[in-house]
Amino acid sequence: MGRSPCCDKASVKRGPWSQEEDAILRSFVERFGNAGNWIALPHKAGLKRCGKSCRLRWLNYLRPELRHGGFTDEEDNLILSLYGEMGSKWSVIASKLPGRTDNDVKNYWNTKLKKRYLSTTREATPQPPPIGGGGDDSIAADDDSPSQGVSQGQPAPPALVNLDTTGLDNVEENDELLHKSDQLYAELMGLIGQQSATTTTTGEAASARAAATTTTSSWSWSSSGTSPTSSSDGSSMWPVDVHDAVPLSESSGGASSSNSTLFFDSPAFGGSFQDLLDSSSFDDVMLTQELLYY
DNA sequence: AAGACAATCAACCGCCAGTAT
DNA sequence: TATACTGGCGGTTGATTGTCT
Repeated sequence: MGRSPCCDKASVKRGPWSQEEDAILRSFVERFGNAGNWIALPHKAGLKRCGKSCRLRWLNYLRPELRHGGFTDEEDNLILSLYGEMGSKWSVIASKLPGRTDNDVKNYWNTKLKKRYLSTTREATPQPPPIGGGGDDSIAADDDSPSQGVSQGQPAPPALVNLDTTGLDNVEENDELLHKSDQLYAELMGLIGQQSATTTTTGEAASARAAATTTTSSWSWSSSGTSPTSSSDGSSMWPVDVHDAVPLSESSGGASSSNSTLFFDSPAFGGSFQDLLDSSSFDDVMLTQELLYY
């Protein structure tokens, strides 16, 4: 009977995300997209979270293009106008607002705009008092459906302007991380140089590594000649079979025939992202993720 | 200063549609 | 064609924070 749950609720962590979890998820998704599917992602990334929770966290909070902070008057007007046209189609409305999520818009509506919307609609189309209402002005009791009167009572929204992202709160933090990533990449090149002197690698793999370029917030993948494609949810999808990159504990334990699993299976870097976090500083994790890149 | 209340927003829930098998 | 699985969505909850008394 009923629908089976998407994950075992007894074994997954719930509630607010920690910075460490965010770091793991952000790094993983920036590298691999959703690695095949969101349900499997937490296991591959070493997160004790439901896949749907990971997806939501990424979409609503971690995506780099997101804008946090107050809504502008232009955005207010656009939301009001669109709600009047289509009702609570939050994903559609959010798609018209760069950097905003449906959850953001929905929350903003419920906490701020709903009152303004209702007062506007009442001005445009006076409502009879509620039966036995006694003057209760509860929002929750109000009709939440869009009113045709709004389009008439609400002025046409001005053109959406000045929505650039230069004012993002986390720009400095991002820049710092990007800089750190570049530094780590330089270190990595040195390590690979040392490693290549002591380990056997194919000429092709070595040249691919040498040709690989560092990436930070955006994808660049020169070694394979392909680039990730953008999915509808804004995450990048890995062009190769990285979703086969399973933690060592899940693999057969032997040498992998796939480059994408090579470093998961490596004795030096085996295990999940969480394992790495448990045993390393965050800088080390970032460095290791660069290794996963090749 | 402390408790009550309101506001905010991240996160969860459950349903639905599309896709794969 | 039927079934299972996954992503996406809207509604709702609950913890936290802010404001008022």
